[in-house]
Amino acid sequence: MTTSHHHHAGTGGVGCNLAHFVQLEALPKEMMSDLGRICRVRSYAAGQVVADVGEDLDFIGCVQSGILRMQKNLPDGRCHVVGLLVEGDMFGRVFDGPLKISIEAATGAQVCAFQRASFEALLSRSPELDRVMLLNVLGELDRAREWMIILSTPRVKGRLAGFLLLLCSRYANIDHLLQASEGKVEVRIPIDRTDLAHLLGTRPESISRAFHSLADDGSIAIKRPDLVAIRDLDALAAEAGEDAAEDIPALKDLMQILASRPE
Amino acid sequence: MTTSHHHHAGTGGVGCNLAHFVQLEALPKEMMSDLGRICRVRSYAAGQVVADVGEDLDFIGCVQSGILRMQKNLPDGRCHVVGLLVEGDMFGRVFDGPLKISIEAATGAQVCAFQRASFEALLSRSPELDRVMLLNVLGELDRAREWMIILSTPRVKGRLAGFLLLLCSRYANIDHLLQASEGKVEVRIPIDRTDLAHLLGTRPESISRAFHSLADDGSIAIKRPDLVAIRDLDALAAEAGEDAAEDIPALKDLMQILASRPE
DNA sequence: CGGTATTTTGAGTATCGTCAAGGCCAGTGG
DNA sequence: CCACTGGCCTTGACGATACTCAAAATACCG
Repeated sequence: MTTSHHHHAGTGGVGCNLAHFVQLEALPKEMMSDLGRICRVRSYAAGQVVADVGEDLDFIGCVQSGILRMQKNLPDGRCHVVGLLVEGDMFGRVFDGPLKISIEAATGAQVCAFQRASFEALLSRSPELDRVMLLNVLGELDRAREWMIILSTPRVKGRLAGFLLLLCSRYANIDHLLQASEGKVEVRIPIDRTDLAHLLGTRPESISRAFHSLADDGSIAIKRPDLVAIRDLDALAAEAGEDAAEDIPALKDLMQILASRPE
Repeated sequence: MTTSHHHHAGTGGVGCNLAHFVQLEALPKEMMSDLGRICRVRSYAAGQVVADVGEDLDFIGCVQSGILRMQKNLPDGRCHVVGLLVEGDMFGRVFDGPLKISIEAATGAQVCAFQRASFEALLSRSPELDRVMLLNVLGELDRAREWMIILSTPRVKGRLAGFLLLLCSRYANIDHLLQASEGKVEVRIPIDRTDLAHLLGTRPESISRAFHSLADDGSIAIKRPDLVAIRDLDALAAEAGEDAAEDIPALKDLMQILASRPE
């Protein structure tokens, strides 16, 4: 349980290596080691419940690897996915009350768990950490709004295109979600059709049809149900009704790759 | 337009009366007067642009009265509404970069503007204020997720029902949006059909049809295009696919009112 | 009262939700 | 090793819903 096996210059994490969390980079060294002292790694299998609605989570989580999905459970058993958590994302109410959404592991996942009480104490002492948290939530808010934009596209095909674009931009180079080499960009869909349908406000059948419709257009190619190759980023952007393609840096990079060797 | 006509015991606001911002109540007195010192009231007419996308807003805003709408501007001139700001809501990036959404006055509105630099300085000195900001953003995040839930309802009628429910619950007793007296609950729709269509991911025509469909069901009655009377809250909740009705306090109150004199 | 913008209605077409059946893959047990 | 089973994805058909275009009605403003 020590950091001895890490190749990086260890920044003092006890349970886990905090060094690669970009958001925490700005923090002073001693804060990092304080954080390392109160954290433990938790592993979850795909489908496992990380935190249930109403639960008073006793830790603040920070995703290290894998994908977690946030969802709102409806009383009739169904649930709406309202977002995904990937490497570097944090969750858990900091000062507020119990959770309003539940969190499940979408894939096998490891999270860095900070004891809640200790973390809040640290938070009270450190304006820097407080600011990091604020910026983190602010970012989460922006992402939620992006989801709203995607969801407000009238046609399912457009929403799916927007979703794929979001995967390409925000979740690029995260946890094997996106593999880009010259002339080929492949995206792994981290959730099944049913969840994706709930997320995009439609039914699994329509998701399936939308996927194949995009494939027929030549915008994508379906390698496996959960793995698609991006063929025409501009077409996707047009479908999604976004100007997106040109002013998102991550997407420009991908377009470079796609252009470099058109297969 | 001064604060002189307020009956409350003034808490020392210079430009505006901060006393009725519940979120700020927990702050110590001297912080309140510090805040009062760096704030000025700004008034906006309906339709006026408060802040544009990419702009580096030089103040942090806190809505005093009226409704502001947050929207993402598309290059082709259209725009997607991604949320509403009402009394007590704050906006403006605190430490982060330029705005990613633009903000317009949906109705005539007054906002309390804190000079950005001064506010951030205050933030750095006061953990309490910092926490208030954090909680505020956290609340905003929850609301954004509620929007997502509403947006992910497949049928337009259901989305509209969810929207009305949201107006009833969250925006109750705010700025004349909701007038409830015995046996009658009326809601003012703060945005026009076009914006509402963008918000709910559909077209104005469908919004209109959905309104009248709800009216035919007896769930609502359309007094004016922008004023509807709630007739059957349960029916609305059922339409929206939410368990909502029973576990939202504000809605229970409304149901009491509706039950008290069924007209 | 006239002019403009917004809302509503209508008709036709495309899309989507629904139900039902078939196919694909992985894990299980013979 | 192979058949079986169950879950997920896909496909098809049909009815319901929603989008599009166009025009009429209404509300709003001076």
